[in-house]
Amino acid sequence: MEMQYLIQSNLSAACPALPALRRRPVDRGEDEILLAYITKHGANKWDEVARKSGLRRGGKSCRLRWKNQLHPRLKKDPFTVEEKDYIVQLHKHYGSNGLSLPLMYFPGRTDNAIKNICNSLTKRKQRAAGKNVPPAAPSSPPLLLPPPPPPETCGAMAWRELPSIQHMSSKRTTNNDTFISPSSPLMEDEDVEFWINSLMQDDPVPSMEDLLSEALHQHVDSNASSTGGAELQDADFWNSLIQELIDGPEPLVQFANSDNVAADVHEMIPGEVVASASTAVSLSDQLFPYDDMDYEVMQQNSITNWPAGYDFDDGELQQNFFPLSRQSTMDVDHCAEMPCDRLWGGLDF
DNA sequence: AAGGAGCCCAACCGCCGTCCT
DNA sequence: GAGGACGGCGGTTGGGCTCCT
Repeated sequence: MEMQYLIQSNLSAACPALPALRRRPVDRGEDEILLAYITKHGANKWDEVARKSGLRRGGKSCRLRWKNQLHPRLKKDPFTVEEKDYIVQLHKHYGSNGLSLPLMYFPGRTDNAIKNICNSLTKRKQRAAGKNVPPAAPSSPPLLLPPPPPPETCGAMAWRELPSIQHMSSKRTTNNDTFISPSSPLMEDEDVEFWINSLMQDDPVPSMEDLLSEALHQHVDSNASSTGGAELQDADFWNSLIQELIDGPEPLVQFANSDNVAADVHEMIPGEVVASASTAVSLSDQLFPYDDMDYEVMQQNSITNWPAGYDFDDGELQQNFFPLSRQSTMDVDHCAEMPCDRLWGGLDF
């Protein structure tokens, strides 16, 4: 069987015209090999992972398998009706070119899964409307601010990053006020300066509630004249979210929008820690490398979000909890009930 | 029971941007 | 600056499942 796989794989690479041999499902053994390798060496350098793990796969294939199926923070349960509805709304706003953008609203979901939902709904719609209906163009220009997330699927990480979103959006007025995704690489020197200046002042960054209030008013003001009633419901949601954040504990870690910015700030201001979301996730993986037992325990408990933050103390990494939202607070309680003496850190992503 | 249609979703492809040497 | 490696993203494909006839 292994020889057959080897032959098929090589044939597929050499001769893409062999459709029957091109697609090969990943079996459990391959998953175990990949997990074991990543646990030991980390999830980067995917070509190296593919070569050294012994898997007869390409680097991209390994990466996709990890990202879409094996990553411990993936949410595996089916999309809810509310999530699907919200994907449709986002798709209308951003169009087909923004399929990855909704990711920030759906922590633990993959771009592939969201894309499949989009495709499925689009096809269904086309069938219902008759054949050969061209895909709908974006119904409105990109939003300056993200629309409110559905209550049960709110990705707290997205809102936690609002300060820099707000900052960048307000500066990029020449860019048609295009909304900048938190994961966007569009980070310029002035953005780094903003972060550094913010950190060096006593109370430099506006409070979360101030930012959300400002965002709410901008959002409502800019839409009130054209839409009407729906925006009032949005306002109610935002108000409740703001109140929730006001009532909740403060985070212990500052976040930047990219690893590069985080590194720059950390280098220029010794002792100050600015972690990007991906860095925090990476740190959590390093601090709490899982083994098979932990992984099974987590699967048994359906743990999908692990709200924990990290900070430096005297040059050493320390673990701290910071509930990101009411949803995450529930997860903390859930984690506490785990029949396991280790907790996973990390962030919604 | 059998076969086809519809659907879901994992896997793959090609292009492109970023980073590193 | 050039070129290769790498990874992200949008689009596509194929396998398998369910439902209906």
